[in-house]
This record gives sequence, structure tokens and C-alpha cells, in this order.
Amino acid sequence: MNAQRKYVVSCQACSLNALCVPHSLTESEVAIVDAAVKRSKPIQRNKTVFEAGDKFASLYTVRSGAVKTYSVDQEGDEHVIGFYLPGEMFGLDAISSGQHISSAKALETTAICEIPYNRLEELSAQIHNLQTHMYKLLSHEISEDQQLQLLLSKKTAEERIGNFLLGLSSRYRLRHLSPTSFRLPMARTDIGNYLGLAVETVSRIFTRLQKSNILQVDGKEVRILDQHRLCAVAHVDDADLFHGHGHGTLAAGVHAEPIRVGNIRKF
Amino acid sequence: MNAQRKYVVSCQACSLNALCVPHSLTESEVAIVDAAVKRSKPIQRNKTVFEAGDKFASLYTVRSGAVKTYSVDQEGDEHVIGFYLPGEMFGLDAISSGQHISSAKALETTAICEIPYNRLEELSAQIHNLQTHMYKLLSHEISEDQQLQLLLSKKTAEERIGNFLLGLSSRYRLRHLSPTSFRLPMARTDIGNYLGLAVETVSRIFTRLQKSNILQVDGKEVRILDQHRLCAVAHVDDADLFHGHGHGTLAAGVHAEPIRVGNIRKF
DNA sequence: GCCTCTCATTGACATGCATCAATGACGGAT
DNA sequence: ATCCGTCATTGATGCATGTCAATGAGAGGC
Repeated sequence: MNAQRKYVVSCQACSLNALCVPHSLTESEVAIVDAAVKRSKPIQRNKTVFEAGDKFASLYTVRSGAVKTYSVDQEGDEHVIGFYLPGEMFGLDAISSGQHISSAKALETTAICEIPYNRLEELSAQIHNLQTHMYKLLSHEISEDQQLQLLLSKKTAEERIGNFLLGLSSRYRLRHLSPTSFRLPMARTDIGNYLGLAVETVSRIFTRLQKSNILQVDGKEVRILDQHRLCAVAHVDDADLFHGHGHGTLAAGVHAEPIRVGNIRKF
Repeated sequence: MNAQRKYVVSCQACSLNALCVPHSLTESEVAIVDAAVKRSKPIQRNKTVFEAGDKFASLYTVRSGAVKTYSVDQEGDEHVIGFYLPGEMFGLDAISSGQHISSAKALETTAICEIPYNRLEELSAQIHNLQTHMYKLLSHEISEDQQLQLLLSKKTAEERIGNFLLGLSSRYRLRHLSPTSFRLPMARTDIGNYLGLAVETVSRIFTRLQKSNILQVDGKEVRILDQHRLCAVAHVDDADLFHGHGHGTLAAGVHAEPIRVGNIRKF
């Protein structure tokens, strides 16, 4: 049981506290939520957290590592729905039907927090801040999804990738990691799939951005050399970069400022 | 004040009851929610309900008519986000930031119910069924948005339009209106904009489907002549048609069945 | 009833990206 | 260290859909 303790970190002690569910709660409220959270051993790359068709019982947040969600169609083709970083919550789409309609898979060794949905419902009726937070969280996910729809329906391949990278950059910044130098947790295939592009297109655009000295790419390692020009390529206003980019669990309610249009939404 | 009464119909007496917020509540709970709802005079075509930048104060549902939501980018281009029919709720994306990030406009003369968000939050902490309903509603919107993302990122023009029409058809069926013969409340431009297609493409596909005797189109009037082949064109399984197609306000929690993949999400 | 404005349709042409194909480069397993 | 499988890159080609242009058809105003 001591071995078990290694990965068991209370919400109070978790470094993601400020990014995760507890962020808007008082100390005693956090304690109550903390008691409901199940923490299990980290899972390996490519292991699934849940699969489409599974009964919905819990929501999940990433503690460390990264997760992708996806669905598989009749022809067996995979469709990537989203990527989740530490502090971000996933599984929200399953609340409405009581069944998971998408699957979630670890992109690397990943630790997950699980919070039983029944319990969360109960608690959110009692803890006003928690209810407010959950509504904002769900609403924020909707806003992000709508931003992505805009991206997918109107933007060029270069704009999509530019936005994608800027979104990632923002999310790493929020986690106090370098916003200009980071590792992509997902494969090119996943990026293309997510953005509605062929892998080859993703690859070509990466090399094009590299040749323009906007980006430096080495496998999964990315360095943003010229953020200004990357914004230009993505048609994103530089000034927007520091706003409204919270994602997943964390962002809801963090920003009082207006969220601007034309930004990336999730990754 | 008698004139005013014409359009004031309580939730209890509203024919959309089964499709709208009250659907999962007891009689006495409905009465409480009803008391919080503001009903105002129908608005004219092209009038806005709210605009991007407005302070967020209420959620809205369509009582009659139709609404589109959209955003406008830096270049002044409009991006259609969604269409809403009677019984469907909109404005959900504004909860997270406290400001509307999109605008909502009547596509025809439209009556709206408004429910102050503060009050809704209070009530949902007291009325368990209401909280459950709201969570499902928000979650369902997320599922739909994700379905649309799939449509936009992976499907051909013909599939998009096929799905769009089938989705509309389902929604009309739910309202006990003809699922095979209905009027499109929005312009071709709006359809194209929403689906990420040029107007010309929408037009061409309409005529192509008409020439194949799958559809009969006369301006905004549409008749589905061969649902089976329309499903084939849209790559939608016929059997799915009667499931999981609730939309907007109504759908959340209506169906116990699994929601299948590959269907349209909103419209 | 006519005029005007917006919306819809159709055709001709251009292009961004997908597709196909082949090679190269990791990274994990033994 | 070597092997093998997955992933990434690059080039050649084609096609679906966007763009441009012109005409036609309704709908609302005076």
C-alpha cells in the first residue's frame, strides 16, 4: 500500500490544483471533492480509459501525461475528437446519454483522476461553487467546440495547423511550461485526423513553416521561433494570445475578459 | 394587457412542454420554473436576440419560429454556428465567460422564452431533476458539436447536405410535423456557411439530388422523396434515424438508447 | 403594378489538398 | 547492437470544391 501511495496525491497537494476542478472552491469544499476522487495507477501508452459503448459512470481528468478521445465509424476509421493535457477534464459528452459515445486512450504513460458522476451531481447541488464551475466547464467546452467548427469549416490547412500549435502553446504556458518549446504528445496522423487534413499535408506544412524559420521541428519536438509570424499565418491576433485560452477543466471562469473570435479552441 | 396575453403561454400550457426544459420535471417543479421564465412579444425576422459582446444574463428557448447563431470575424465575415427550432435552447456558450461570444438572430418572426441564468442556477441547486436536465442538456450540445466536427472535417459536400436534411427531418418529426415535407427557415447562404460549403455547391447538390428523384426542392420548400437513398447519400444507417436525434433543449435524456455514430448533430 | 434588392441557379475555370507511391528514420523489443 | 514495425517525409498526379461571372426568380416597398 506504500507503493500505492506514490501516485496518490490529494487534490489539496496536487500541483494542478489551480488548473483543475478545485480551483474555484474553498479549502473545505476541496476536501469534500477530494474524498470523492479515485486515483489509480498510471496507465500505459495506448491503453484506453473507456471505450465507446461503455456505461457512463465517471468523469476523468488528466493528472499527468496526455489523452486523446476518438470515435470509430462503421468502416472502422478513427476520428480524433480531442486531446487532453494535465488538469483537463474529459468524458463530458457521455453525460447526456449515460453511455460513452467516444473512446479515450493514453498518448503516453498517463495518470488519471476519476470522479464518479453520481457523486459529483450530489456535491454540485450542495456546493454552489462546484455547480457554477461545472456549468462553466461544460459551457466552455461548447465554446471551444464551436471555435473548432469554425476552424474546420472555413480555414486553410496552414491556418488550422498554426492555430493548433498556438493553442498548444497557450496550454503549456498555463501549466508553467515553455510555450515556445514543447513536445507533441500525439502522432502526425492524429493531428491530421483531428484537423481534417491528410498526414502528408501536416508534414508538408511543418516543413514549410520550418523553412520560413517560423518553426523548428524535430520529430515530436517543436520550437516556435517566431510567434508573431506564426500568428500571422494562423490569422490570429497576437493580442489575443494571452486570453481565453484555458482548456478542458481549468479554463472555465478563469478569464473575465471577453473571449475573442478566431482562436483555437482545444489544442 | 390583454393584448399582451396573446403570446403569454405558461410552460404548463405550452405545446412544446415535452420538448423543452420542463420535460423531466414534476408538475410543481414546472410551476416554479415557469415563474422564472420571461416571455416577450415575438420578434421580427432579422432582429437579434443578443449580440456578441453583450453581457450574459439569460438562456433562451425558441417558442415559435427559428433562430440562427453566428459570429463575425475581424474581416467582417459571418460564421453560422447553429440553427434552433421551437423547444430548443440557445445561448449556452455564454455561460463560461459571462459574455455572449456569438450573436443570435431570428430567421423569421419568432417568439422566444427567456430564463434568467442566475435564477436557473439557484433553481437547479434546489430541483434535482432540473440540475440533471441541465447537465444532460449541456453535455448533449457537446456531443452534437463533436458530431458536427466530424462532419466538417471528414465528409463530402453531398454527405454534409444529406446529413443536414436528415437532421432537420428528425427534428421536425419530433415536433409532430412532417419529416418529409418542410420549409427551410434559413437561406442557402446560411446552409453553406454552416456546413463549410460555398452557396453554389449547396445549390448544385440540391439540384443533383432533385434530378436523382431523391429530393424535391422548390425554393425553401423541401420534400424528401426517397429517404432510403438520402440516407445512402449521407452515409447514414436508416435504422439510426429514429434514435438520438433530439436537439437543443429537448433531447437531453430523452433517449435511453445508445447514440450511434455518423449522424448529424444539430440540424 | 412596377421597381429594386436579395437570393438562387448554372456554367467555366482555378486551386488546395487528397491520394498514391516510395523512401527514410526512429524507437521498442530481444 | 540489430531487426522490424510504425511513423514521417517528399514527390507526382487528380479531383472535389471554391471562385468568378452572368442570368433568373421572388419578395417587399412605394
